[in-house]
Amino acid sequence: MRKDLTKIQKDILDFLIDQIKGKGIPPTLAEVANHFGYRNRATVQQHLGAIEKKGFIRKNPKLSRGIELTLEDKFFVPKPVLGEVAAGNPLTIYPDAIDTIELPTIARMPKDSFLLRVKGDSLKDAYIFNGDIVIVNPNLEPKNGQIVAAILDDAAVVKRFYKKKNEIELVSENPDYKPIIIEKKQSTFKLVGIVVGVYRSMEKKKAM
Amino acid sequence: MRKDLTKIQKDILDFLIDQIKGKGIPPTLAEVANHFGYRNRATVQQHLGAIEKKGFIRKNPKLSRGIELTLEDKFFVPKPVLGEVAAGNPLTIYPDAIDTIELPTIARMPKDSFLLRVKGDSLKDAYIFNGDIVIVNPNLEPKNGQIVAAILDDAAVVKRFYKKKNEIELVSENPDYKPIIIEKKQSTFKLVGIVVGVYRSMEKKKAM
DNA sequence: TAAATTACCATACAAATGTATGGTATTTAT
DNA sequence: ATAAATACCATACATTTGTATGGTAATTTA
Repeated sequence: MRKDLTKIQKDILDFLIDQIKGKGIPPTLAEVANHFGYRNRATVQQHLGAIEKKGFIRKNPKLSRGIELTLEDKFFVPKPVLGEVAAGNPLTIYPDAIDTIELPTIARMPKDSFLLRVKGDSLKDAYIFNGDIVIVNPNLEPKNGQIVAAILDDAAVVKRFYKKKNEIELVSENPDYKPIIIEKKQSTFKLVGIVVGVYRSMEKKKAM
Repeated sequence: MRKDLTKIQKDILDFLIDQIKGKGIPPTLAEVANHFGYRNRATVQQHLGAIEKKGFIRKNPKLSRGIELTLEDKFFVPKPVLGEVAAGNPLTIYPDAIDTIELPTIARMPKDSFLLRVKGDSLKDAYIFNGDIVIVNPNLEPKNGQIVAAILDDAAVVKRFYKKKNEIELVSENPDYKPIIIEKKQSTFKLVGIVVGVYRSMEKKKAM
């Protein structure tokens, strides 16, 4: 029952998704018109009508910004995974997104937060496993015992953080891995952020 | 610099958060007024002004539904946890939310999906542990091998789902627990939904 | 070839929306 | 005791917003 969208309709739908998922609130007709350079809202109005008729959105009549997405099979929102992070030994972090993972639409992602896929098993005693996605918030100050993501010699690690008098200790939960000790102000060390959550999709993706 | 909110201001802010995080779009002044029984928008207008002055929200002037949250430390959104679910043996499911968990603002939660807290360790080989929050989507058809939430005799379980010729088998990953076998059309069995994700907060909450 | 769809334009209008201003009564702070 | 903040009310107004209607031209479908 869901017919194909034209190129322009697809562009408009993409803009809607981008605004709704990214900015948080659906745009008004005027905002869409403005974005695409239309000189009046009626054009947008008609495109939205077409997109709605094809089943991709639902409009709440009379309601401002009342556009809803009906993409039930699009429950999951692609988010870029910025790199892979070693729970065991450091791994290279990639300059661009290495992958996108589909995250469940739970709420909105904290601004500036990002995702890293964990490789290795050094955090398995903290129930973080190979392939899990960690959500990293770069805007929080780490407290002792928290799990942090950090860059060490151009590689990234996920470990438990302990600040001592003259050094910082990064500890694996797994006793197979020795703690990494960083003397303060060591240039190769950069704290990336605090791991605020772990997410694991049940969908079996390609093996890692 | 962030002063305390009054009771009413707090209520209004809670409503804003609820709408923005839950429903997806910020309310208009009229909608807030309507929700609290105010007879005009000016009252809301003044409350929002006060809340903004105290630093909890930011208003985009002239923009409809232009309320933004500035709660940078409120990255996490309270979501009701509908019950506890046994990965091992069935546990009582609660009629109302037993708790709220703060979920990271990753995206929006799928409509009609809900959260259950897992108790027990029967799924530990699937890397789901005691205390984890599972995201359950009730709108999907289960496929063999998927992890589902189901109600059995007024209790809820989370298990792997296998449909056979004349029965349904609910299997624990943990060999300590025997598979539960349900004959088709058995009245005490009701499939609740499919576990589409697992979330675990890093924040140490009260022990369970 | 005729009909439908697509992709724009313009104008019009009622309702919704944010905002401003002024008023009253109560509570809280100085 | 006086001033400030709080918590409502009412009215007014310019914009914004969604919607309706009608028109033109190009493209696609029947």
